Amino acid sequence: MKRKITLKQIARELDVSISTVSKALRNSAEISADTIQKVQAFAKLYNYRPNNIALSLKNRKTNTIGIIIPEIVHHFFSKVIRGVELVANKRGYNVIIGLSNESFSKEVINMEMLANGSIDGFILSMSKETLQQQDYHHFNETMSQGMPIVMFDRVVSEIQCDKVIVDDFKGAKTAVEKLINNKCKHIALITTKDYVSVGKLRTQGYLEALEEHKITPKADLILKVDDTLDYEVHLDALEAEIEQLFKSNKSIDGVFAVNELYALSAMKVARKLGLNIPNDVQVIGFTDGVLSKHATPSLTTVSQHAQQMGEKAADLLIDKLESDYNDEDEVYQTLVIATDLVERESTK
Amino acid sequence: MKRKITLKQIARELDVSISTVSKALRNSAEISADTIQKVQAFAKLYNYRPNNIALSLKNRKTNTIGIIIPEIVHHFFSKVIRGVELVANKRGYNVIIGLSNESFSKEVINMEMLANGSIDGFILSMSKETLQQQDYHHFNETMSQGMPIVMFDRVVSEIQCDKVIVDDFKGAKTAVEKLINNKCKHIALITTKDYVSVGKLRTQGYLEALEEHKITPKADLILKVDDTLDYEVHLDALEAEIEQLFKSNKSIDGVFAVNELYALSAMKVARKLGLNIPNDVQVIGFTDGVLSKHATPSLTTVSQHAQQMGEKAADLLIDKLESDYNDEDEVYQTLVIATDLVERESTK
DNA sequence: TCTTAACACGAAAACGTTTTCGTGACATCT
DNA sequence: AGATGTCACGAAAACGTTTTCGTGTTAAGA
Repeated sequence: MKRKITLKQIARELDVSISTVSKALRNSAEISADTIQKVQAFAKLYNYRPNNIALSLKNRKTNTIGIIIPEIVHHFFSKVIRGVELVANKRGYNVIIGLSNESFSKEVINMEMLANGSIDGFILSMSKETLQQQDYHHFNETMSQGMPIVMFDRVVSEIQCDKVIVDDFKGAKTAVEKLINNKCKHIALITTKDYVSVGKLRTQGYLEALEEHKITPKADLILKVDDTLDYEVHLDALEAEIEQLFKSNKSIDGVFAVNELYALSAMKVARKLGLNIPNDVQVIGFTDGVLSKHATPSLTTVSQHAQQMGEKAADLLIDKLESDYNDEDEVYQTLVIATDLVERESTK
Repeated sequence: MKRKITLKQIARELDVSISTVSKALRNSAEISADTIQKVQAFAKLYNYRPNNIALSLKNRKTNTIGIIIPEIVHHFFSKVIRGVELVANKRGYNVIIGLSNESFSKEVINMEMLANGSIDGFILSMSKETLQQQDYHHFNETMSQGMPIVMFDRVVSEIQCDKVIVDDFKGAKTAVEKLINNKCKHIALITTKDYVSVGKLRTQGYLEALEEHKITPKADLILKVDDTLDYEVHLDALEAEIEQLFKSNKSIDGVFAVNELYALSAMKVARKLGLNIPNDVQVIGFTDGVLSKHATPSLTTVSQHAQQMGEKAADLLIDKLESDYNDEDEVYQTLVIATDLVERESTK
């Protein structure tokens, strides 16, 4: 097994200097045609490739971006990664991935592990625990060291950086309006606790839609699920909560859920209680997942365009990295991506 | 905005040499207690962290592994990544990710982009196009340059390297035996073309189970789907093929499908044709996906333990990287992970 | 007082690049 | 013949580390 060949080895072999080899490979005018030919032939023969690490050190640029997400076995986040990887690759960047598992400390550790020169910038979505604790020091420290951050989806106004978000408020409002137009009179909301920024915004969209149509929101119809637990595991607990919601509000004829799991669970519970979807209850979920498409009945959704978010975030970050950044006059953008209502069988 | 601080800056500031700073930070016995104290205090104040790129260059070790997969918006692969990231992080490694999108050329490009020193080794699953073209030169070239590869799931015997696979043959056989024991007499198989290694093995498991129970396999009952298309998009085409299968074989009372999409589509078509699951037709899928769990009826599956595969693959790779590898006496392992039959509603 | 040892530190090399600058060998011009 | 210019190449610095080795100062031992 031979190691990768280096400039030094080529130089020694051909009895020229390292600089000559380097220049010859880059077709420098300083080098004679003979030498260029000789060096390039040798390099090709031995499949020479410049060592990336050495280049990174020299150029103080790794051409690598880090992406930190709370969870990867998740359609939204994996689609975002796909988008990031797509444009990163197109623009000559590698992608290092870190998972926080919704944990604050893992988020911090992950960032510290990368912020020591391994990458040029971050793309990230905050963990729930971070949102809850409202401790953002690691973001600010990273940025103060000159490493740019682009946040997506789960963002927070306290942090000054570029952001890519979906129009949670409007998406939710449109969805609820759809239910209202479909003659739903008693629309329930299944959402997260308020510290989850996107959950809060979607809740506000729900309220706004109701108010605009002169419907008084009823606290009974709003279920704020405590999702500090891993809900995939505690499915039964979730379903029990939803069942309780239905049982104490028999008049419910529409449900807006802020994520796929809540929506599907609502459908499951409704069916269990003998309700027909969409005739007795119509359901809409705020999700990009595949479950919606394959469920029976299939679920009407507010699409988040996850991949597009990833692409935009990557473009934003790389643009910033490649602008001869004027350091000081920092001006941060927030890109808002419009949602789409994807109508399927769970609504009329 | 201040850049990250370096040894050189600390040295200049404290009026000592770079070596002294370096040694002081590592508590070298060569350095006086006074100096150590002074340097460490300063370093802490300015939040000094050694530059990883410089370390990588010096040590000729990046502590980064690359993972190349055909698709990321996919439960199996994203679970594998989670496993890889888990042990990689635990053992102090970063993970760079590359997506081939089932394309040979993207797989090659991705590998070349990383094999120039950016990583210490690969974990990968081959793209379908690579399997089809049987062109493995990029794997062999990479390995001949001393960069280890661990392959998982989609492997091929022609390549000599460490591998982590699931017991496709036995898993399929067990599943089909389950159907046989459940009194199915006419068991259909929905599988891929044979060039997909795992599809072929699962097909063989199906055949073996039938033969051991003295059932003669019927070619009519075997549907080999051409999945060069992106099937998520061409769902209708897939369903049409399956519908054809059912219509020309009305006696079908059991279906074994080699992946989640095929299994779910089979259920959908069966329902459409007025068949009850599991009373008229029982279905089992070879998958780790979530759809199975949330489908109605939920799908009985052969579980692949994706996360475990990722963990094992990462351990295998890192073990090799950290063994003072004796280069020549290469001995490659193949880890086989047992499957589990997860019984749900689609079987009796 | 001279030798030796311990101590505390600095110089320099190495990892693999790219690039700036310097220089010796020629050729050309006056 | 002397001045000038071009050509083709090499030396060295720089990126940020770690580590080996050398060295000046001081203290201890004979």
